[in-house]
Amino acid sequence: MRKSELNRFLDQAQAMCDERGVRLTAQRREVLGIIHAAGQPIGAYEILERMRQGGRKPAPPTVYRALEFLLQEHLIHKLETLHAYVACSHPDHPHASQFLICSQCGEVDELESAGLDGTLSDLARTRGFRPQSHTVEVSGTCAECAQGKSAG
Amino acid sequence: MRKSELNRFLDQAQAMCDERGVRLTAQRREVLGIIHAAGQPIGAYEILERMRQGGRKPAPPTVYRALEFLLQEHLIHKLETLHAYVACSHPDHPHASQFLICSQCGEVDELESAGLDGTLSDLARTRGFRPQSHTVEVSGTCAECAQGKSAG
DNA sequence: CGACACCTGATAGACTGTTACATTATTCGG
DNA sequence: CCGAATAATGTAACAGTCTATCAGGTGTCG
Repeated sequence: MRKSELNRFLDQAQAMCDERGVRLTAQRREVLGIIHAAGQPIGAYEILERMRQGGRKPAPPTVYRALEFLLQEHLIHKLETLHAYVACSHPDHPHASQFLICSQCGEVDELESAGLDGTLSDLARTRGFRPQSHTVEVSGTCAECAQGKSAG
Repeated sequence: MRKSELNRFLDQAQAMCDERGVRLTAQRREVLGIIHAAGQPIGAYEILERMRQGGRKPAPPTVYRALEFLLQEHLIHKLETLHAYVACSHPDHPHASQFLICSQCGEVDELESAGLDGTLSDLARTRGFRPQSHTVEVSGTCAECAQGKSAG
């Protein structure tokens, strides 16, 4: 098991938190690591289970507090349609995100289309609406699963 | 209280169901009526409570089954970010929807931008992704609340 | 009537998330 | 270093959302 990629990710997160003056504690780091290692959307209670494999017995608020922090710092995203969380693909800068969610394999592709963000904002403003945040989640079939469809 | 608007809405829904050969039963009609009358997103358990004011004591599955039917027939929409339901603004034709949700007053504006739908689909396809459905919910401040902001 | 599909009732439980309060850790001023 | 203030964690209980399951009712069609 190659740990270096995960550690690089966590170290980058650590650096960003340091920069912002917030604390990526061991616990938050653990939760972030679990989410990143999952590679797919993962639910709060699944995270909880994995934390418990270390012998400790954390309760739901522990996980939810860590998630809240990580969401605030844009280190993870919440997928509303799945009630699950994914690590942010490019946490180094603020951005609006859109997600392509494969209903077959569960893979999630995080887009960062400023164009779509702009289109959506413009559309909102034509109605006099002042947008603050948005949730864009597309469900469908990813390229890989679409390929293999004829074979399966 | 002017009932005619609500009745017109329900009759239109009835007509559409007849056309499609599906049954808008009294119970489903009641749930649809409650959602429409609410005028704002309403949760499943809130619907349940209102149904109980008639003396009956329906259980959660009753509501969820009605909701499932109404969603299938596109008579209502689910707002994923609120875990709540709204009546469809234009149920007479199939359409992709986007929602502007005011975080102050709770009002929801249902958009039907084919352009945004297309942009999103195109974006997905550039990644080899075959979109099937999408969830677009924008949180912010509606025109009315933005107006009154300086006064309040 | 009998068979079948559909709708409804009702109990229980799973999964997701929150409140409230006690405890521990960390930071900061002196 | 001490103590106060702030931030983070532990713990128990609970609320909200949704589903599984089994049983009973209603309708239609032959």
